[in-house]
Amino acid sequence: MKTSGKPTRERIIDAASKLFYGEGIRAVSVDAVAEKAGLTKRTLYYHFQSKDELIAAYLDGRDQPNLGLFQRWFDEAEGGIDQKIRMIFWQLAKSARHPRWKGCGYLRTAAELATMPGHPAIKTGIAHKKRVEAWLASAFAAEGVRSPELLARQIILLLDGCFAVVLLNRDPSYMETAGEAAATLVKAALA
Amino acid sequence: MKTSGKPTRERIIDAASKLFYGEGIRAVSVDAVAEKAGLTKRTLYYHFQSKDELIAAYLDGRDQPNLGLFQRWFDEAEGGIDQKIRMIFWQLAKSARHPRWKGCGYLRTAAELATMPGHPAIKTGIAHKKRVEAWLASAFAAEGVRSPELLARQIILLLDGCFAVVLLNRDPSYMETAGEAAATLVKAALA
DNA sequence: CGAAGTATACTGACTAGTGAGTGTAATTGG
DNA sequence: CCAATTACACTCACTAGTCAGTATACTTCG
Repeated sequence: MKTSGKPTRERIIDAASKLFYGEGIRAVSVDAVAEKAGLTKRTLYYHFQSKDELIAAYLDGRDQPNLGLFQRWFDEAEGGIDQKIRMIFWQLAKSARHPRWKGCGYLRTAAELATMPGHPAIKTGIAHKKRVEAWLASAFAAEGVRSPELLARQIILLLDGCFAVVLLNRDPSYMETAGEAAATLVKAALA
Repeated sequence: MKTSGKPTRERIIDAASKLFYGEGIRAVSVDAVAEKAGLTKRTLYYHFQSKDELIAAYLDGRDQPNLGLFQRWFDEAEGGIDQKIRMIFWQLAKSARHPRWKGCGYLRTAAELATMPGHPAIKTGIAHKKRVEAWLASAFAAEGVRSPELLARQIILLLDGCFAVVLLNRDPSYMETAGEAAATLVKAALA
């Protein structure tokens, strides 16, 4: 009962992605994912060895799109590097106002799997954040920032900070505050 | 079989606190909490109407101690206000190096209950963060910072940011980076 | 050609266990 | 007496993962 042209494995990941992000990893059963994907649980287990493997695949699939979004927001912004960074936070605030927004999938997964630091999904999350950080560092280096790696780490902290804070209090204006803070740090690093 | 002088309700909250913080809310069963508290599940349900109520009580019990810790670290630090703020992050880094450290209980709970923004435990979490923020704002106001509320929000973002980041990557040095960023922001707000 | 074999994709029914929360009768201790 | 507590059986829903098998298409070889 293949309802789309996509390969089954991808359809499973798509279904898992929507459910895991929308409701949380522990809250979603393998049965629910299978049903959403329009196939049997047994078929799901034909493509994935375990739920843990499926969780890792879900996060893996969000790596490139998420980074790409940041890069697009940055590239398309007008003004100096502080303005470009600020724009990322503005766009984030816009996303966070969407009713289906539920924070950062990587951070929420890390919170749910806090007792399993070696879990494949956690490793995927660490790798993703490292990629974002490395991209920021290279952008700062291109602008002649004195310690681009340090500044990139600081921006990552504000980025993940606003994800965490807004997930709790549901007030996306904190993202704009984070953007101000980020711009301040960028300017301080340039001075 | 009362093993300590503490009232039963408190013993339940203590047990819940250890388990919920250590393993996560969804991962811990009511049976497990009852066993840890040394009493029957039936007795637990005599004191709490539901697991949700117990979760809220757990977070409620951490509010004052957590804030108190921050205040002590701040008060006992030497130097200007930027140094005092930095000290909070240094102390946080020290805690994060403890093997039982598992991030911020409020943020992890918010992540686990992302689909229930009105949950009593979430409300407790929001109130806690607001208290910390208000305390920071009053400390900044006393130092003549121009917009103490804004700076307090920025520091909160770095605080929760390093909780989130370090929960994921288990590298407490990010807390020291956050402390540097915080000190930079404080100095910028004083200039 | 055509029969046998094989790889891939898929399925419904099932196991064995866990979850929150309840009902109830009996017990303890101030 | 009364509030707190226990023992424990029980409901009902859910959960990760498995068993044994089917359908289809492609290959192999006599």
